[in-house]
This record gives sequence, C-alpha cells and structure tokens, in this order.
Amino acid sequence: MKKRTTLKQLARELDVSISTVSKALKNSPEISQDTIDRVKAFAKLLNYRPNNIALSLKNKKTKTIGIIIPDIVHHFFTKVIKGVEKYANSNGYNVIVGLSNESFSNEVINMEMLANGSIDGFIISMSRETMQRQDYQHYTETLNEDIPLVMFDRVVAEIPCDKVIVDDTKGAEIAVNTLINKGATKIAILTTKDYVSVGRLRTKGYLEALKNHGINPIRDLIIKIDDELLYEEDHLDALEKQVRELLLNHTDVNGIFAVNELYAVVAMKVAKEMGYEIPNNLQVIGFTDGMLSKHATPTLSTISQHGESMGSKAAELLIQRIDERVNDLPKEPTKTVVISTNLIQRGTTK
Amino acid sequence: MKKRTTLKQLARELDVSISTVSKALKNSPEISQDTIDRVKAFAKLLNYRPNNIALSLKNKKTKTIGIIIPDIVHHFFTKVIKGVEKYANSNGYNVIVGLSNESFSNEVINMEMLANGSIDGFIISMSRETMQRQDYQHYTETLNEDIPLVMFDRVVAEIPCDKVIVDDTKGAEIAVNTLINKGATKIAILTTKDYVSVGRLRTKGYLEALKNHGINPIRDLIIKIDDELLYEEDHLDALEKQVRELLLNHTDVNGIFAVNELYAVVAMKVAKEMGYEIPNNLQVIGFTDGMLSKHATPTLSTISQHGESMGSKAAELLIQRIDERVNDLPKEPTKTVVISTNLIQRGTTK
DNA sequence: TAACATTACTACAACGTTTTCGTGTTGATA
DNA sequence: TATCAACACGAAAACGTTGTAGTAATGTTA
Repeated sequence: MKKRTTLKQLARELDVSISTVSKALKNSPEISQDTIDRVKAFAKLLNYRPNNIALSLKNKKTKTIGIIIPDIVHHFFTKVIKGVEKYANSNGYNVIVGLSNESFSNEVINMEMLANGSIDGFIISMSRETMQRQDYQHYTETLNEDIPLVMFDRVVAEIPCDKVIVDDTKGAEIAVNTLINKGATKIAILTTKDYVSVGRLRTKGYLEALKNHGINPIRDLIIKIDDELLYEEDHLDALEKQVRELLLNHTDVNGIFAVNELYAVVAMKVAKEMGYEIPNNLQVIGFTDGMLSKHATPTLSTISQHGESMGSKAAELLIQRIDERVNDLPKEPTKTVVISTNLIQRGTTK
Repeated sequence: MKKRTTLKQLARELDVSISTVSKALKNSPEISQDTIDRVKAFAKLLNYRPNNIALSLKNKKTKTIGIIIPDIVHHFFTKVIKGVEKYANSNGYNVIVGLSNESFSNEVINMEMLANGSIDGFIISMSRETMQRQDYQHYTETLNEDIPLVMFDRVVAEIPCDKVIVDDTKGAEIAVNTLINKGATKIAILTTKDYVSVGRLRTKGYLEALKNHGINPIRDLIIKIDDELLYEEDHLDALEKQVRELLLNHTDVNGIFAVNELYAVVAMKVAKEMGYEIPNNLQVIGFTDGMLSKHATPTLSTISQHGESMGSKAAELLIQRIDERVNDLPKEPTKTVVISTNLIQRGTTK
C-alpha cells in the first residue's frame, strides 16, 4: 500500500526534526523564514496533507456529526440532511449518515457503530419501531456518555436533549381552518397510528380546529393508517381501499386533510377516479412540501415544514453543544426550537 | 469534558498493564481465564468501548466510505445512497455523505475535506459544473494518492477508475421502441444539454430507435433543456414553456420520451392542460422510477434505473479496491459494470 | 568577560490502540 | 539440582500529530 506523505518523511528528507516541520507548516515564529520556506516548498512537492485521523485522536474531536434517519428515500428527510450538511460544512464539519430503515435494531446498531468515537454528536429522528417500543435506552446511554444529541421531527419528551420540531398541532389547525373557511363542512383526516408523534399531534390540531368552529368530529372521518412498510413498494393498496370506503360511505365529504403528501395524492387519485372534482367539491390539504405536492394534478396545497431550516437549526444546536462540551462550558438547559410552518396554497383549495 | 473509558483507566484500576487489558478483552490465550473474567466484568461495568479513531490511526483504515453526489433531494441519488449504505453497513463500513450541489468547487472542497484520511475510498457522481468544465484534476489527484474511487451514473471515460452505469442508450432505445410499437409515430424527446453524459447517451438511444424504424429525426422534436438550477424552486417555467411551444407547433406529436421523471410529469401536465389525452393520443415514457412516476396521473411508464442496485454494486467494487489496497494485492484492471434497465409499463402507454 | 536574551531548533509526551518481544514465576524433567 | 517448557503478564514501539519544555549557538549588556 502506497503510504501518504507524513511529517516524519518530510523531516527525514529535509534533515530536520518532526517538530520543526510541523511548526514550519504553521508559520511558527520559532522557525526561521528560511526553513519555513524550504519545508513548505518540499511539503507542496510531496503533496503533504495532515492526517485527519491523527488530529482527531489528538484533539479528541472528529469534526463530523452523525445523522440518523428512518429513511432516506423521503423528501422531507433529504431536505433536512441538506440543511444539516450546509450548516455543518460551512463550520468545518462532515456529515455521516446512518439509516435506521424504521427499525429499532438498525437504529441501535447505527448509533453504537458511530458512538465509538467516529462522531462528535448525533442528529436523530426516531424510527417508527422505536416509537412503538418506547425503548429509549440507547438514547439515554448516548447522553450519559456525554455525547451531544439533537432530535428532530419525531421526538419524545422523555429524552432530555435539544429538539427541533414544527408545531404540528398548529400547522394542522391552520390547514383545517383554511378548509373550513373555504367552505368545507365535512372534513376527513388521513393520519397515522397514534404512536407516531407527528401523526398524533396533527390529529390533535385537526380536532381543535373542528372544535373551534363548533363542528363535532365524526369517528368515521378519522382514518388512522397503519403505515408499516408504507414507503416500500406496493403497500399503498390498503390506503387506497380505506379512502375509497370513506368516500363511499360519506359521499358528502368535501375536505380532506392528510398528514403527509403521499396520503394526500393517493386520496386525490381515488377521489378523482370516483368522480370528485378537486377543488370544486372536494378540497385537499397535505403536510410536507415535497415533489409530489408540487407536481400533482392539481398541485397540492400543503403545510410546508421547512425541512432544510430544521436541518440547519439542528446542526447549529448540536455544534453549540459540542463546543460546550469540548470547552467545558457550563451546560445550558436543553431547548426545543419550533420551526414555524406555513400554508402553501395551490390547486387543491379554492 | 467527561472522558470515555480507556484501556489505560481499566488497567490502572485493575492494577494490571494496558497490554493485559487489551489482550484479555480479546480472549488472548496468553491471559489467564481469571484475569479475562475480571477485566471483562470491569470493562462492562465502566461501559468500555474501544476508540474507533485510535484504531483507524493504527490500522490505517477508517472503515468509512465517502459518497459525493450532486444533490440529495433527488430520488435516484437517495436510492443509490440507500444501496451503498446497505452494502457498506453489512460489511462494517460507515458512509459519509458530501453534497456538491452541482458545483465544481463544492465537489473539490468536499473531496479534499474527506481525502485527508477520513475515508478509505470515494463513490462519486460528477456534478454538472464539473462535466461542463471537464476539469477532472481532483479525481486524478485522488487516484494518484492511491485512494480508491468508483464513479456512478455520471461518469467520464478519461478517469481511470471503476464505474457503475446503466446502459442509457439501450434504455432510451427500448423506451422509444416501445412507443413506436404502441403506435406512436411522431415522438419528441425532452433531454438535457449534451455535456450531461446521461442526457447525451439517452438522446443517442432515441435517435437509434428512430433510425431502426426508418423514422427521420426532426430537429424541433429534440428539446435540450438547460437545467441549471432545475431542481431548485420555481425553475420549471422555462421547461413548461418549451413543451407548450412544442405541442403547439407540432400538434400531431403522439409520443414523448423524457430523460427523467420530472420532465415527463411536467410535459404531462402541459399536455393535459392543452387537451391531450394520455395515453390515447399521447404516450409518455420517462427515465428513473421515482415517487413522481408512481403517483402521477396517469401513472408514468418509465425506464427503471435500479438506483439501489447501482449503489450496492458501487460499494462492492469500492470495498474490493480498498481490500486490494490494504492487502497489497495486485491491481485488477478497472471495470465498468452496467446495471440493466427495464421498462415499467404503467398508465402513460397503451 | 560573566551573565543573560534571543534565535532556531530538537526531544518527548500525549492521544488510545495493538502487537511483538521480552521476563519472571511456576512445575516438570533428567 | 540444574535445565527447560509453559504460563501469565509487562514494556515498548508504532500509527501521525501538536505543544511544551528543553538546549545549543549566537548576540547583547553591564
């Protein structure tokens, strides 16, 4: 194996000590200009570049942060990664990605793999299975080992760390308010099972909006989709079927709020097939502004989550914690940053 | 800063040497069972885990691979990442992601940042700007430093490294053949500027299919879109306009082949607005099987690229090269693996 | 000219491992 | 009882850096 140029090699060939080379490359005043020039020239010649690993070992920091997400084939998460990357890179950090694939054990394995010194801190969105199990041991262990941790989007209160979320309840409320204000009188919601925090919260917002308008919620109109494997191939049939039943049993539904864009477009598809006209006799609002929303027909009105902002905010919080840790600063209390959502009105609302 | 448990600490507290601890944890036969048990118990108590960075330094390998892509908010690339991750993880490797954002300088910076010992090898798809400039210095330098490199999808022949591609020409040919066989007689192509290799090759396939069927290509029907910033917000207007002009000037176009799914859905949207009926009097085939294809109305027939397979194949090739390097094996000649595409027929073809 | 500064370097420890090469203590053998 | 394995462990080097603490060789001052 061809080995990279090291200080030692430079030192030997220039017939000076390693320290001298190291200092010369850093323009140390201890070293004569002459030597500095010689060393630098030679280093350039051999294309010397300091070994990051050695530096990490010495400095006890790796300048990389780990991000662990449930799924990368998902517009929202990629937006978040983008935000993390941007902020991290401009602060000299690298980003290492771990995929839990919505599985508890993958999440654990990934975290352990990285917690062995490979990273300075974590940015995590919890896998579905972990939320179901409510087993947060690996999180608390990480925190106990004093490895900073920032959660985003799918968070739980029990874990004492910084968090970045959107106001899911408020966002949902706005969506449903909008539907009502635009004339919808019978509004269904397509949401997830309750253990998915964001689904639960958005459902809450839906209910509150109804209540504020004196509308009684109807059980049949609240569809909690079991989205195991939903993003895998061909598992949308169940969803389609449920939507079809809904629209069959309640032909007067004139508003649908979906907690993600996929549910929304699937609902639109079914509705269109059944003869509904969007937005004339059925209005739809989704959550998360992704590719599907932008290019659906009609284009989907949606609550934008600002994934990229979430990502860079998370990175910012994490890097602050890392600084705090390496500089032995007093620990600030954990904070939860709420990124505001906003409604993007497009073709599925009047 | 709270420091992690090290061998040294364990050694001190157990009153044995560091070597003994190290060996005990590895069940070395040199160490008595008694000591092994004591050490292990104590290590577990203090939650000892070996420091990866120190290991990397010692072993001269980091067990992480760097993947650099032009854009992460893009279904195809996320699929590739997923494939890379899967293969890498199951072989004990981590994946560190760099985003070039289609920019030359970002690509260079990212590579330099990682080439300093942080990774054992690269998997890269070239940024648009790099393709335009045709400046591949950072690639050749990386190779000169003996850092393994595997390119995928957007590759150039000048760089002597392993490559993973799809047969773009063949895929395009199949798509256009299909359109012709299904009765399309006047087929337009929505492609990129020629400096994007995949666009160029797919255009070639389009032309070949026409030729094989004795159809003369018409200049007007070949639309080369300047997709600077295309995936950024709101830059699709130009594309829409071009498609509109096309369909206005050539109302008898009855087939469209688009080199990606975004072009395809935008074209469909415009066509539908103009009264075309898909697939009755206009058939469409895209390239890349993403979210948009699956959920467009009608669902989009498309050439699937199998991004995940590409990713894991790339990872496999890279890890082979890494092994070759660290074990000083003789270097195999570079190879180019072609992942076969296939046509997924959905609603936009008869 | 003795004491001291300044200059320009070098030696060495440290970061956390692994591994090779000792080495001291047993117990068995001749 | 001298010799030799076998056993159980320790010392030290190495990976590539950085930074502190030395140390020669000058030049300056009283």
